[in-house]
Amino acid sequence: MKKKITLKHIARELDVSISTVSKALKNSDEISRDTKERIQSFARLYNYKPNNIAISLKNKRTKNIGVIIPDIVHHFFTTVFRGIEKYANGKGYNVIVCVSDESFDKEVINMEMLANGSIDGFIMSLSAETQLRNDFNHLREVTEQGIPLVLFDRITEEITCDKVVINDKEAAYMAVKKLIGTGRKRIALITTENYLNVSEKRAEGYYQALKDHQLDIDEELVLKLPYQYEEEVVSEKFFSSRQMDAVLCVNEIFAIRCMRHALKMGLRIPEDIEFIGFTDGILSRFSSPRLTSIAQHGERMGTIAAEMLIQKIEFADDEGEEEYRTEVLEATLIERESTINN
Amino acid sequence: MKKKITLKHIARELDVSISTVSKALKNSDEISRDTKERIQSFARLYNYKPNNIAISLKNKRTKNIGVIIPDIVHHFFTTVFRGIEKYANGKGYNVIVCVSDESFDKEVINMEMLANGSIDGFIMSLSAETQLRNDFNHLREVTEQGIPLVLFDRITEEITCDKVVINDKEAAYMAVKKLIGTGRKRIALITTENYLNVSEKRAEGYYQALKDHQLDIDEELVLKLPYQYEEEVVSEKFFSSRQMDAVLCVNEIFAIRCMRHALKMGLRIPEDIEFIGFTDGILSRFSSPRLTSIAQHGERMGTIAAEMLIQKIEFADDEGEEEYRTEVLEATLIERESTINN
DNA sequence: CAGTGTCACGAAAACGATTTCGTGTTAATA
DNA sequence: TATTAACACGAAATCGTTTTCGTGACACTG
Repeated sequence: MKKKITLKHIARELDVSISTVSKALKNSDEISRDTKERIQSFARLYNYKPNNIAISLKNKRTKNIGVIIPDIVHHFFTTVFRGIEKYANGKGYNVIVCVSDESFDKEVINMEMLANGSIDGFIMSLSAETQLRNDFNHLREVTEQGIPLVLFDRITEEITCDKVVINDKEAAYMAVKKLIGTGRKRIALITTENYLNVSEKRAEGYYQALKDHQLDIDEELVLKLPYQYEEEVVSEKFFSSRQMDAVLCVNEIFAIRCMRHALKMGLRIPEDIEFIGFTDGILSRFSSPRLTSIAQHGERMGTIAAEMLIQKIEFADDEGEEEYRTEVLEATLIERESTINN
Repeated sequence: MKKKITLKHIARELDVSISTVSKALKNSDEISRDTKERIQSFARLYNYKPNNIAISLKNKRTKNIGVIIPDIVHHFFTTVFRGIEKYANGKGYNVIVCVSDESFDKEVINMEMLANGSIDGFIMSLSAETQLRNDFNHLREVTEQGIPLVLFDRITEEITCDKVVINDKEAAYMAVKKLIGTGRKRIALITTENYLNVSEKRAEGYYQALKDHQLDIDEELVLKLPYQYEEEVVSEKFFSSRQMDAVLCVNEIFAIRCMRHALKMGLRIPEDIEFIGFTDGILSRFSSPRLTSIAQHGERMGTIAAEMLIQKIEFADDEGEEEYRTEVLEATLIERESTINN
């Protein structure tokens, strides 16, 4: 077992001081050519690599960033994560991921664990429970300590920090408008409970679009399902007991499930009924019919979040009044077989 | 901005030594009741939390584990990751994820970055390129340094370490056997190129099952697609130019795509043709028809990998001959609508 | 009163690196 | 010859902990 070698070992072995070794390895011109070569070749021979932890302690910089997301087995978060990881890695940062599992407590615990020196900054999306409780003290504590924080997708107005979102309201508006454009009059909305701010925004867009186009708002056409609702009975019942000619869903799973109900009832998609879902994930691409959906550009979002964070980490203007941005990405509608396109 | 407080601050403030503070906070009975209370309440007031990095340096233990996977936007890896994260978190470990992106170089770079003190052990699944090149020196270096390593799914025989896999060969065998059981005689295999050891094992199971049941092996019925092949032309052509009555695919995407081809050709699933895919992901559950698939129990796999790793980390019997296990999980067949079940 | 023991705390080393400041040696200059 | 400057290196502090080993003060014992 070849244990890692340290500066001290090299120093002892070559009979010089630790400082000399350190300087020699950094090619300092304080050290003579001879000595540098001796030390460098010795170091190369024994494959010396500086210990990250020691460097972190010295520099008070870990080159780690903490990512806290509600769920990793969720295509959207996964793509965001990929964006973060790629960008961060390119900049020499490692990424520590913690999954809050939609739980407030886990979110808090994870943040505290990481905030004690393990990371240089956070990127996170709030857990459902946190949004429900409206308690953001853990975020506040972190920012007050001067640890940079970037929120994405599931954000809150209560905390001032950098944020990245998509234009959820406008995207929903645009989707509904498209449906109206093909003559649809009874458009349903299938969403989650309201405490998720993204769902709320999307609902706003939905209502706004109906209003702007003089369509009646029928609350009977709005179904709220618990987040990650597994059973199909409720949606099936909702579906078969209402008259509708189009459906907007806040995620693709709801949409796929409803399309199945529609097909079962003998409806033709998109002739009799059209579908649009949020989150352009794999399901949308591989369902039959393929689902028209609203791309949230997760990877892009992750890249931007990481960019903003690293910017803050590396150029913290200490006392200069911090400036925080909220970057709004434009969602795009990907037209597939579940709608009538032109 | 409230900066983090350290032992030194507390010591100065309360006019005691750093050692006293440290001991008091650990409730050492070397320190008088009075002093302990003074120190503890002061620490609580200022929300003192020990600095992880300093502790890591001291203990030579980071409580971080490194996970290197080829791709995070891939349902199987994501579920494994979740298993790892959950278990590790429960044991007080954080998880640093690096994505190799199927690239040998990235895998090496990431390992080296993490191996210099950032983590206590690795869990990884080899990149396609690494398997293709058959170069495992980076793994060897790490294990030689005494850093515990657990490989899962995409493993290699070249390295002795703990491993977790599923019984790929047997699972494929079982799937083919099931298809034969419903009278199928021309069973196709859609797989990736051979260097992925899992694909190879699955192919072995396929051939074995055919042989054991006296069915002809027709190489025309075996299609090898590049990993993550995006285009559909090849599979469509393969599909329409061969006579087959069942298909086994090494992943669900291939399966879903082929089911679409079949439906397009007017075939009925499962009456005219049956489908089974590996990887029981979301696609299998939500496709129409729902895909019968082989569950790889990713989360379980992750849990076990993490368990094995942490075991090794915490109970390294220094000089005692290390023992390495290979845990084989049993894949299970999830019967859905794409096959005829009884 | 000398010797012993307990109590409560501090000094210092250690983890592995970086960096500032000295300092002894040599050569160049006045 | 005395002064200075450049050179090449080392000592020590520092980052924030933990832990071992002293040690001064006091009480108790014979």
